[in-house]
Order: sequence, then C-alpha cells, then structure tokens
Amino acid sequence: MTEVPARPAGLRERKKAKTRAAIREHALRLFQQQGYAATTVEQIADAAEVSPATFFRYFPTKEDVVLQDDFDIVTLAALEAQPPELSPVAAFRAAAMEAFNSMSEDDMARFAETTRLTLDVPEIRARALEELRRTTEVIAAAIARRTGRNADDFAVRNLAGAIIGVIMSATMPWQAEFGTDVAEIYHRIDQALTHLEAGLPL
Amino acid sequence: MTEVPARPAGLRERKKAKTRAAIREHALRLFQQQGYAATTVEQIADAAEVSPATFFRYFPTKEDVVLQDDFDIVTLAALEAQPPELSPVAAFRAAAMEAFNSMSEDDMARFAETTRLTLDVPEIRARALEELRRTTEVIAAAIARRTGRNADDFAVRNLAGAIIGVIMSATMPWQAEFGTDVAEIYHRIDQALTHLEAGLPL
DNA sequence: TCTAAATTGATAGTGTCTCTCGTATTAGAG
DNA sequence: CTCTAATACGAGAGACACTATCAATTTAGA
Repeated sequence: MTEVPARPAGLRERKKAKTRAAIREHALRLFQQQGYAATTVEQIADAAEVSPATFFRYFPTKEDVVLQDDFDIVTLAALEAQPPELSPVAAFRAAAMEAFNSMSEDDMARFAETTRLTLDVPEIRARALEELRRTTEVIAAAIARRTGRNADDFAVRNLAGAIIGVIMSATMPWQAEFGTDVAEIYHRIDQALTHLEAGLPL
Repeated sequence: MTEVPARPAGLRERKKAKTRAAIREHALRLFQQQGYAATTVEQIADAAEVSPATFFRYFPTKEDVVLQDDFDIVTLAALEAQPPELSPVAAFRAAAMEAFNSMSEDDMARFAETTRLTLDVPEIRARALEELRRTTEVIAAAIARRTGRNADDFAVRNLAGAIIGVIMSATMPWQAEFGTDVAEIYHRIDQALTHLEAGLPL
C-alpha cells in the first residue's frame, strides 16, 4: 500500500523515492535498536548516506519519519466503495476491515513498528493529535458525501469526532497493555465501532 | 480556581508559588504581544527576573506554561456532585456548565488566552493530546464511579472516548473560525454533548 | 549538446533543553 | 539565636533539532 505507482516517470522521481525509503528504513531500524530519543538525525543521515540537511528536506521533523500513515488513505478509499444502505459507522467499520485485510506482510511489520513508536514515544504520541484532526476532517467529508449532507454540518462533524474518539480510546495505551499486535489493534477498533453503532450502551 | 489553598504553609512554598505565577504571567503577556514562537525562554526569564535554568525548573518545556488546565479538575469535581439519576453524558454536560459558571473574570481571561494559544500554536495543539488522554482516563473513572462499574470496563472507556471525541471535534478549529470567545466554546461543547446524548442522529 | 531547473552538501547559525557545580537562602534542631 | 542540612538558584557549557544561505552537481527538456 505504500508502493509507488509502478513507474514513477522520471529518473529523478525514482531517485527521490529511493532516498526517502532509505531514510525511513534506516531511521526505523535505529529507533528500534537504540530508542527514539537516543537516535540523532545525524546518525540517521549518516546511515542513509545523505546530509542532515537533506534529511529535513524529506521529512520536516524527526517525528514525521514515523507519522506516515497510509492506512487511513486506504481505509477512506474503501469507505467510498461501501454500499450506501450501510449506516456511516457500519460502513466505516467495514472499510477498516478491508483496509486491514489488504495489507501485505511488510506493511504489517512497518505498521506494527510505527504503531509501537506512536504509542510509546511521547513526542510522537503528541503529534498524533494533528493526524487525528486531519483524519477527522476527512472522515467528516466522507460521511457528508455518503449522506448527501454538507461537510460543515455540525451533526456530521460531531459523528466523525465520536468515531475518532472511540478509536482513540481503544488504541491508546491505558494500563500497561503492550498490545502492539496489529490484529489485536484492529480487533479493539472493531469492538469500539460496534459499541458506538449500538449507541454506546452501558 | 487556580488559587493556592489560602495558606501554603512555609515561606519557601509561597515564594515558589509567586515565582511560578510570575513566570506564567509574563510568558502569557509576551506570547500575546509577540507571538508564541517569537518569544524565547530567555525573554520570559528576563521579564520574570529569573535565570533560564530556573524557568525549566518550574516548567519542563516552554509549552507547559500554557498547558495548565485547572478547568477539567473543576468539571470533574462538579461531576461527582451530579444526581445519580442523570445519564453519564447528561451529568457531564451539567458539570461542564457549572464549571463554566464558577469561573471568575480573571479565570475567563486566562482561559480564553490559553485556549487561543492551544488552538493556534501547532506545538501546543500537539501536546494537547496528552491532556486529552489523561482527561479521558479521569472521565472514565468518574463514569465508572457513577455507574458502579469498573474503570477498566470497555464500554465505560469507549463512552469516555466518545465524549472526548465530540468535544474535540467541537473545539478544534475547523475552517477559519476564530471562536475564541469562552461563552461560544462552551456553547459548542454543550451542543456536542447534547447531540451525543441523543445518539448522534443525522 | 546546451540551458534551466532541481537536488544536494557544507557551513553557520538560533533556540530549546540538560547537566554540573558553586553559592545563597530557608527550615528545623539545639 | 545559631548551626546544620536541605533546597533553590545562577552561571556556564554543551547536545541536538531545525533553519537559512550559497555553491556545486545532476537531471530534464529542447
């Protein structure tokens, strides 16, 4: 799912993609070996054989190396394809399942690692809110499209907020549960959406 | 509501509280005058007449000067006092109203300023997720207490997540709405909770 | 092949935040 | 009131993320 569109046209584009992949790969490896904070940008740049300045040309911050979430893009694409008779939450739940099932082994591994870092490292966990906000907007837009409403509609936005909220509560580490298993994370998200669909009964 | 318990015992404690207040006051003033990023810790320290090192003794990061939210503490206290026959969401809504009404002029002003900064400055907005997570846990605990359930209960946590989610969607800046008015923010939160209470109908 | 644009590295910063150590201030006991 | 043990403070050095500039190299397209 992270793959580039087969033939990225020019040689220049392919080189850029390769550089980007190399930086991310070495960064994730170093994070895993030494920890996030203990790894400097200079080390990553050295390992990827670029200059530190180049690192920042590809990733605006050190955190952004981790915060590449193609998953929501795939989910949103699947959401568009869901039958219109499904309720928004049900459609979203089905789309999330499809997205999970479409992941390759490599995707799973990378997803597991980035998820672990997102939950573990405070700096990255903080940045995740930005992603959540962005994702909320996209979900709201998708719901609006499905229901023929305006994306600015208060009810639509509120529903999108609730969806993100329950996913967040299901994903964030509560106690010391180190559930980094991708399948388990998906299961928790599924449960949360099912519960929301039922009206959040206690 | 930010006031210290009348008599903070020793002279040393009072001095510390005064230093802390001075730092925060000058910091917020400078942020308002020059903007957040344009204000350095050194300037704040100079204005508060302490050394930069001392600044970091009181606030672990520059962002933490803004992220002092006594509001949720007051809300939670009010939540405990709500009659048990109210549903969790209704009780929370009533508690939020009480908390807003109990704020003094100074509290309102400071709350407005910190809210503005929280919404405007990316760095602070990012850090807010940590606060949200913490708040979610506290809300879950309160709901659990009200309903005689366990705080680890999945349904309880999920409901707390939904509450935080709709508040987030109602509070976060969507378009270019600069609604920093405290009363308006409260109104949006109230609307969101009402909508959640009704089952999020479209 | 030639030219313009894009990518890169090198360098020199700025600012947040940490650590250490010597000094000064306070709390509590005698 | 005095002495002593904590505790807060300032000063300085330094690590590291990140920015800006400029020259050199590489590529795209004619």
